[in-house]
Amino acid sequence: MGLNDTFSKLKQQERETRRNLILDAAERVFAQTPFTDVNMRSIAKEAGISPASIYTYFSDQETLFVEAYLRRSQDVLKILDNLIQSDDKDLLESVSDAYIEYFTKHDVYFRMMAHFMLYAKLNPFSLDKLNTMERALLDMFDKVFRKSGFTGKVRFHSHTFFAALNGILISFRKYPGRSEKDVLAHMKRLAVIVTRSLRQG
Amino acid sequence: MGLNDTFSKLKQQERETRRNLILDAAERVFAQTPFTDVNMRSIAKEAGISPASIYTYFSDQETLFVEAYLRRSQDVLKILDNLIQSDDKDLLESVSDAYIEYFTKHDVYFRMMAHFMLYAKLNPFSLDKLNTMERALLDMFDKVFRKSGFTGKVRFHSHTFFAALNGILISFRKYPGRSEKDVLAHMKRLAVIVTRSLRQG
DNA sequence: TGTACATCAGTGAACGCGCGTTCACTGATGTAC
DNA sequence: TGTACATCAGTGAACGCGCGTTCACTGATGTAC
Repeated sequence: MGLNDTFSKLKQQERETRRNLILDAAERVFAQTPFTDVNMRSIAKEAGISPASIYTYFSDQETLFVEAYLRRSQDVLKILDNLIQSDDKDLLESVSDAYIEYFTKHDVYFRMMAHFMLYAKLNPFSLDKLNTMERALLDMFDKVFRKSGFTGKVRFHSHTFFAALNGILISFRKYPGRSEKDVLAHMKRLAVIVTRSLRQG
Repeated sequence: MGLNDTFSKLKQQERETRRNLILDAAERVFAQTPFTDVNMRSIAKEAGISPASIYTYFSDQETLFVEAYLRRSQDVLKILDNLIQSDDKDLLESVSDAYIEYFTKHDVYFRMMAHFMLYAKLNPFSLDKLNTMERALLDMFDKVFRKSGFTGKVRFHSHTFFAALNGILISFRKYPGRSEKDVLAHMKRLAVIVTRSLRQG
């Protein structure tokens, strides 16, 4: 039984490794292709396996997409955590800058997030994972506000902040007739208006 | 030639009427069906014509969708204009309430707007129309801010306001495990935080 | 008033394509004796 | 060491469906003479 345990553990690990290889491939495809054009065949091709094989590791497309999104979204949490650990003199603004910058650079992930928010007919399991992730992000924002001297019901501010940043991204990501650089600058400026306003509120 | 003119004018009008009948049908379908499930067949069925006929009046699906969206979005402009005309003592908050309420009640139109913002591979003609509409809305917001005593570069505030409201809608429309009423109240509360903050900024 | 012709909205059926997913099968690896 | 059997990841090809759009055709209405 000790042996069996070890074997099954190894097998479990291998399985995990292969899942991750597929997620890696998905990530690479996401980076090159508009979200709506990503499909199982292209991910399989990128991973060097047949489309059918994906289904050994993921029950369906939705699960695969959600996991790919969740895995990557840990990055945002890490970036924010680092900012919180540092002794930034304008933490709130740095956080908003970082958020805007991250999702501008990784546009697909913003689109995935927005997609889940808009079209979510997700199965309960995926939905739960996404909500957990969202809560983790809001917890981070809570910490940011606390560290910035806010007291009391910080959560409302986190919600507002989160919503405003998402809104800025969705509304102005594709500003007609402006360079990527200008758009980024504009969005950061709008985010600053929000953060300044909140700070005074 | 006088006669020809009259005839062709009449024909033009008839054509316009039929276009509108199709848009009416589309609107009814949009009201009952999740945006992603709406298709040309269902709109045709609702209008009582064959799918092929739609193409006599609209070059393609995208054009039809954009026009349906734009026609309806005049409502928002009207609502805002009425508010501006009235002597509301807290205009800014009334406007934000009305915006949130409208797009909660007409969820499909919010999803369409978000869809165009996210996935827009639109033809230049449609894109231009959408941008014009967005500018009209921002102009309204400008008026609101001016009437609320703001001076100077009001446009930045309009952008921020617009983005924040959209962000609140996209982020919290489907708040897990809350009633529609509670969600609406929550979103309005968040919108208030934004407006208050802006007012002080 | 009648006839031949033109115009054009409207249609049913089909085209064509993309894509998620399944299925019957293969082949390598491990297990039992 | 060898043989028969079990397991299971992996596969190519096909299934099935949805959907935007097109096509060849119809039938009503208008026009010319």
